[in-house]
Amino acid sequence: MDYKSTLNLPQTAFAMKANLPSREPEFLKRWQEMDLYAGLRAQASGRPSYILHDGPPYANGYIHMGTALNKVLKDFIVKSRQMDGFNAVYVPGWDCHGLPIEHEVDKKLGAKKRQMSVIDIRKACRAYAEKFIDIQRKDFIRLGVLGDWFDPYLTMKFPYEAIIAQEFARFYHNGSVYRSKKPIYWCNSCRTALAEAEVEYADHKSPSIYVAFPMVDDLAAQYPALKGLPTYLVIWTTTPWTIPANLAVALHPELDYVAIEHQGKAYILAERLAPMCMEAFGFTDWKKIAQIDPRDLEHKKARHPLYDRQSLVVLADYVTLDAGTGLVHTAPGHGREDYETGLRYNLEVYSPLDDGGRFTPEVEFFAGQEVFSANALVVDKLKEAGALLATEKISHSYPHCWRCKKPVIFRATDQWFISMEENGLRQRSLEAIQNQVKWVPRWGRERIYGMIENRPDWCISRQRSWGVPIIVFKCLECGETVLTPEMSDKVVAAFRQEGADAWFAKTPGELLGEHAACPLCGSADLAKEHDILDVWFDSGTSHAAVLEDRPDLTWPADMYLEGSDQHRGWFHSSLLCAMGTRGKPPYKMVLTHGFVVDGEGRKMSKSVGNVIPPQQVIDRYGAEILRLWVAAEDYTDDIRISEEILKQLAEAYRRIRNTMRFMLGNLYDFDPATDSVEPSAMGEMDRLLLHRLEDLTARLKRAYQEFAFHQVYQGLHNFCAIDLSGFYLDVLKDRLYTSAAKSPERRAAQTVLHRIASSLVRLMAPLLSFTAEEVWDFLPGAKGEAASVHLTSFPRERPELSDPQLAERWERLLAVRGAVNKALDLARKDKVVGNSLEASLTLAGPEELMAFLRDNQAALMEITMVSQLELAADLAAPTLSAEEPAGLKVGISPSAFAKCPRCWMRMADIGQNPQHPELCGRCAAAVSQG
RNA sequence: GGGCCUAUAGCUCAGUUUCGGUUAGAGCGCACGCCUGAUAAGCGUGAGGUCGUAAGUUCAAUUCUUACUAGGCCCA
Repeated sequence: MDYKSTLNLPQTAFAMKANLPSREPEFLKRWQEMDLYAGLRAQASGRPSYILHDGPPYANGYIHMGTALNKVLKDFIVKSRQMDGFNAVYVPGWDCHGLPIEHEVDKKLGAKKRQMSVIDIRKACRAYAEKFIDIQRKDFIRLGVLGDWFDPYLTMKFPYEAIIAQEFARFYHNGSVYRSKKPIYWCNSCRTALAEAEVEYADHKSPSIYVAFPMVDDLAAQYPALKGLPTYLVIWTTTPWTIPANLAVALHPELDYVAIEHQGKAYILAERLAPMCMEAFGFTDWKKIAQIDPRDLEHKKARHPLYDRQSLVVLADYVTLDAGTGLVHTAPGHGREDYETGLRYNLEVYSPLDDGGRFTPEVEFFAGQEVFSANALVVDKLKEAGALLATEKISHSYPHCWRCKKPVIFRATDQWFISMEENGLRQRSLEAIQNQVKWVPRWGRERIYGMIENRPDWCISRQRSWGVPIIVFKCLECGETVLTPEMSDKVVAAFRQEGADAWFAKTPGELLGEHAACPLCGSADLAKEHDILDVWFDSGTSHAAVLEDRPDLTWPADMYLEGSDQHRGWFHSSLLCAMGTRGKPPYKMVLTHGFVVDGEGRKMSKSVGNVIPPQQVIDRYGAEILRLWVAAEDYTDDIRISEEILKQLAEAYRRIRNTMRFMLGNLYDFDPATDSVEPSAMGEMDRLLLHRLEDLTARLKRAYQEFAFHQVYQGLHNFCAIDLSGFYLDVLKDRLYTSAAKSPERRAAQTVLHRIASSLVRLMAPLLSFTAEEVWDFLPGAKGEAASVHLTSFPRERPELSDPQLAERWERLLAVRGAVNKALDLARKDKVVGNSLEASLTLAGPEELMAFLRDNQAALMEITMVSQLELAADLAAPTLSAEEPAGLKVGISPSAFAKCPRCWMRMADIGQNPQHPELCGRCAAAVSQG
């Protein structure tokens, strides 16, 4: 007779093969149709909120692994906080303004752009941003990230633009905003400012010159060797035209300098470069007459070689010995570093050029000359003045305009700044970093602290079209910059209605109405400022435009979570924006993740060819595997991804999935409402598993609270692989399959399985969102509780199910099981037995151990899965003498009995039931019960 | 060049972080074997580590210090 049909074998439609790439979209569709996000909000209304404020990705281009990582991580946090009892509202956003988009639109429009109005250009930019928002939104949704996707925040929405302007006005009105000159890239032929990204480097020939600056201050007091000698500082530059704007000479504070005497004059330059320079100058009979400490020269004065004015000696650590003289000609109006140095020494940002790059009339000798053609004139003039020591031509990499390809210059123009000192912005920000924000990992604090501590004032103006304008007016009558609170309110109101386009479409009179008059002189002749705001100001004010503006959110946010580069970016700008206007940081906690790198830890780049796009992972493995990757990796460091890692995760996924499947398969005839068994009526092994589940639940919930998702993953996977698959489920098969279907012992097992499955499915839901939902569909009783697993909570702790004493005792039993397994393996190798049910097991050992084994004989029998178990006084020739538990001897021999065709155990009592002559007593009884 | 950070088995992670102290753990993968009633599944056993390199402190360092190497982010 075929007894297989009398067994309770697992039955389930839960597929072994996940087919994630094709199944996932079905779940996405379901979640959208049931409006899961709205369901979550409704369900959690009234709960304490947890606000993870989304940092807006830039609405340009397609998502990459880094953006995917960031969004999935956020999804883990939002879902786990929600399931832990909070109302975790998640409003995604996009950063929409700015140069990269305008640049792309520029390229598309080409020459057409010149004929277009600012309004039309802005329209094209808006359309461009919209297109990529749609693309990225689809990709983010595909990852299983849950959020308010169809009401996101966009920095280009009218109300948002209005708030940007309003936040600027707040800074303006509290006196933080000022106007000053700063050097920027400038194209003389396009007559326009260029951003860093619009500059291309190409080879360029420049004259290089050595120039002597006579010292005004006498150094003889410190350096007697110089007494009576005219002394010169020797500089080297490749931009002679900037000499007229020279205001300083910079030395490195740590380098060695010398004074060289040649024909009755002394020249100061870096010791290491001196011989080379002497050769360049054609000096032969020179000698070193003094060692110069650069610190002695600081604040001393030299004279400009052409004009009757001073040039200050300063110290700067960017001075190098790569080329030149070790002394750097410094023109604060014509170089980034020169500018910074100028600020430190209070020098004027002098840049006497017009928009065409020609010297202004005030510049003696060169007025009206374009700078590049002025190079030769400057050289001649220096020669004439006797200041030129040498000249040559060099070819080097030099910035060029991306559009006209002509070389560009650094030129100081008027810019708008937010002061770091006015209102104590720097100090208060530093204080907030130290005391009011939790930084995870901890080093985030040092990092942003160092940046805020050292950063210059924030240059917030850009000479561009696609952004929010700096809403100030200039009175054409008295020349003053004007913006009263009434005026800014008017403008902000206009922006709310029609967006920042209003600034470009309307006249000052139309914008300001009754307030359209200069508050100083009363003139109505006002002009609008042309510059727009730095985009970092846009996203930096999201705390006001999103957190403060949306009633479902809170200010400050509980968390900001971005890559570590955002210490310089969004964390930074957001902090300054909030501190400057609210006096408090916009976040309670800042969590940082590393960057995605390849399997060798190298950054991904197209040229290296090691880029793995998220779409490829989704197509090949499914978004679930990508999510599992995010979960498995310790994101505080760099995060590696490779084919090997993905394969491993796919394996781990299968293990978790199959373990869930096995449990579901054994619950096909179980109704938790009516079939459950009380723990008190269960056997020890069942209670052990409940204990371990309790322990796991507590550990995973704690890991979620600490955002340690890799610990959740490891815990989940190890529980499935070790506790369940490798132990409990394997042992349980005999009971589940062969016991009578409704027997208390089988129901007890099912109760435990149900509880485990029901707990695991919730604990995995934030990470394995698709699979958890699929399991939920098959878990008995689940649908009655909630339509989606994401609408449930993490399992509540049940301390009464914890039983540490039991667990400790079972440690010992499991050690015996380990020893038995080793012995069984030895016996298998010797072809004594095949599987464990063919074996008869004999155990011997010290009396204390034997007493313990006697007390637990039934459990031992069950967990070793052998057909017979005998406890003997001693074993003459044990198969194995175990190290653990010490003194245990294990004997394995083939069972002497026949195999029961139903349960496959070798049993002595086969054939005792006349109804079932082939069966063992246990099976005969089970079959009789039906 | 500067600031911040990382470096434990082939892979992903524990541990040592507040006190330095017995044979440094887990899972996966791999090898070998078993099972065929979780079956494009399941079980068992085993082999894998100079704890990036080199010095130093110490009775003792993977754990503390320094330098170096490799890599990452941000600046210059």
